Amino acid sequence: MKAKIKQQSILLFEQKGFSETSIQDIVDVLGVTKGTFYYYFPSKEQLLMDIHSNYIDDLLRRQEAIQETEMYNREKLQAIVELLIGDIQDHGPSARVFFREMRHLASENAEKVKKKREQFRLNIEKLISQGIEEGEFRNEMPPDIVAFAILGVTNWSYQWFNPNGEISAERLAAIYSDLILNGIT
Amino acid sequence: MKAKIKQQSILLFEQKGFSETSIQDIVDVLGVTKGTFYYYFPSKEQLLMDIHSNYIDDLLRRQEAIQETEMYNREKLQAIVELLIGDIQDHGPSARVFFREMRHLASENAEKVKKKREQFRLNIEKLISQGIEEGEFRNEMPPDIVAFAILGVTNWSYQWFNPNGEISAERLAAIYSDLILNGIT
Amino acid sequence: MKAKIKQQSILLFEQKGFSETSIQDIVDVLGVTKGTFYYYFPSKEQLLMDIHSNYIDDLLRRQEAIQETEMYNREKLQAIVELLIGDIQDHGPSARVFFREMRHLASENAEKVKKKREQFRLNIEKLISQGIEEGEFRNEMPPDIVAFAILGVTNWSYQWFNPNGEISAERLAAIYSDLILNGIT
Amino acid sequence: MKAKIKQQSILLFEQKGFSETSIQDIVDVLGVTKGTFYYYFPSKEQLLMDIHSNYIDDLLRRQEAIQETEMYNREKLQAIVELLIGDIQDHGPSARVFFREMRHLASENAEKVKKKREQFRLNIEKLISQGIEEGEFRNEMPPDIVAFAILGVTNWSYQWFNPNGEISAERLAAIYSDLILNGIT
DNA sequence: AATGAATGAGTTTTCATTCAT
DNA sequence: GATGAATGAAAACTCATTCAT
Repeated sequence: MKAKIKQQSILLFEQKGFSETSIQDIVDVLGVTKGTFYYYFPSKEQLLMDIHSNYIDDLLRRQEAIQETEMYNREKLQAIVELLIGDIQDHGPSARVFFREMRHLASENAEKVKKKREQFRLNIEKLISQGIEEGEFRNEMPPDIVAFAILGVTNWSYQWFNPNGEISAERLAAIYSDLILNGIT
Repeated sequence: MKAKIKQQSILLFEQKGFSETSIQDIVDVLGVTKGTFYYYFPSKEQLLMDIHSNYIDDLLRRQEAIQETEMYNREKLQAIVELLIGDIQDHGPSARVFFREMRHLASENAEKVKKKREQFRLNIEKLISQGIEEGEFRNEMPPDIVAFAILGVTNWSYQWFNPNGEISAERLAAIYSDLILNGIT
Repeated sequence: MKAKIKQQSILLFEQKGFSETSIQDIVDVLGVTKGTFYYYFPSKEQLLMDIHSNYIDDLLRRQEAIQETEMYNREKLQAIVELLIGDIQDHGPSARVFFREMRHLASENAEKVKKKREQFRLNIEKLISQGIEEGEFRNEMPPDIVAFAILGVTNWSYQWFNPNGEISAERLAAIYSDLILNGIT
Repeated sequence: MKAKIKQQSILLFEQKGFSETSIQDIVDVLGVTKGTFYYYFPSKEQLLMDIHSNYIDDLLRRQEAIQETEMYNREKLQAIVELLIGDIQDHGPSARVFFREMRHLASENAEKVKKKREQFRLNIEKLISQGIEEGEFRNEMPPDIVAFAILGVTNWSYQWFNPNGEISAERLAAIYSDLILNGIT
């Protein structure tokens, strides 16, 4: 039941937004009562925090798996772009909730999530720095800004990209990797 | 008064979000009463619509001014990137409200704004198509996807870029133009 | 309306207790809606604080008026007993709410009220000390304990005394004054 | 377990009040679940009734033991004052719950407790009447009112008296007995 | 003897909006 | 132009109680 609630909430939060989704909305879909919700979650915010934690922890884990492999930096970068774009297909709703609703976490929770989010970004930054050092990438590009650019390109995709549309996630990832690598090489 | 209300609302919506900002919050800052608000605006949503209209209309006007000049496509693209990044400095709060709170417009209003937003994007797309036709840009890049990439890079900046920080808006615009043009050339 | 709400609340709090009286109960009696309640009071607790403040401030004021007169200490004591017993008739409900529901004030408010309540007690204590010094009362009686005894006797009356019953408030006050003065003289 | 629940409940009811203490609060302290509570008690109110019954039955029993001895009425009165003040030390929490939370008993239970409580008071009244008849006490004092005064003085002590403080329960009982006996003799 | 899942009716509080003045 | 009183619908959350296991 706890899992069902989380899953339905993600869908509703994605469609209507966190503030606009009431506990009533959530439990109505599941055919249970508000009491049930509060049996499993101490508050609406804690549910959101659970969703956020799940999402970012999973993403970080997969990013670190990439970083630990033996590949060229440019290949790792490509893999991360694929990871992010591919996620639209697999965890689109979770991701959109993650990007949009972090503001509704209370300060302490927000802080925790923010740190992990920054960790993800810094990992990309490190990759670029290494690429520059090892001569793979142009050295006049500030690594932090390039990292923000990559996140901008990929994260913005969550707002428009339809993985069941004309062009596939793989193709989009390929185009973006090409664009970025061409841009920084 | 109407202008004052709009201006204060933008700041509050930016800080706390549309749903989390009450009419009471707005009028408190101005030292007036709720009645006053409803004398100037028929509803909270109409206020949001006004903010959105102002923002997107202004942006479109300035984009069209660029498009009408006699420049290379790559120069126009650069000018648009500058326009968007420069706006963080000049209209940051408006912009952030625009990106984040569009969801709170009722269907009819949302539609209008969405059309203009798409118009902005299609104008960029057109620019890229022309650049490809005229041999300025690589022809293996789908123009629509490149347009989304440009918007991603620039719009994402609203989330992290501090125009009073170490690096200036002009410098950031230059870096991003370089990155993009290098990527697609 | 604010006054009406306060007055009705006192009656309901007296009958059913603070926790057992809902805002709905209060506004139902007055034929208005919950919104109206919150137009006048920021919270249920603040209403209780208002009631408490009104009551204790008034009592302290009247006590101090007695203390400032030129009378024997024993006469002043008598006057205070009359004040307290007479209050059952005039402000019985307020008084009962005051005695019973202080616990529901949040710490900060509770502190303020507690201080004033102690002031009232200390004023009685002072009176007794003076009476002992001036030879009016027995000196083997600890003034603080006597003060508690007086408050015990009078405050307990709020729990059983019916001013419209067989014996009048004046008569009860006279009996208690006699009892106490005889006890400490 | 039943005894443990009762005992913990008394402490919690004393600290936070009956309404403010949830079944969850009680079982949390004991490390069991709500089901356990309902295995032993049919309702929250019945638990309160148990607490009340225990307390008042015990008190009545001990009062009657005093009444059956061969002593002067004034000595019996003294013994009852000692009984009540001494109880602050031994059963303070039970007593405070008894005084404060009787209101939460449903009508039928409330009636039963009220009767016993009145019995206790009437026993004191009878003692005073006998004392007057036998010439021990002044005859201008109405026995019922004197009984209320005694209860006022002693019961009020539950609100301020700390048996581990400077003055002992025995000493307080002695002072109060002196005060009362002097007052009515 | 005890648990864990679920309920349903209730609680305080919020807030966009209306409207007579 | 602006106010102040009032509304009504909904929000998040609480909790005594039930019951199958």
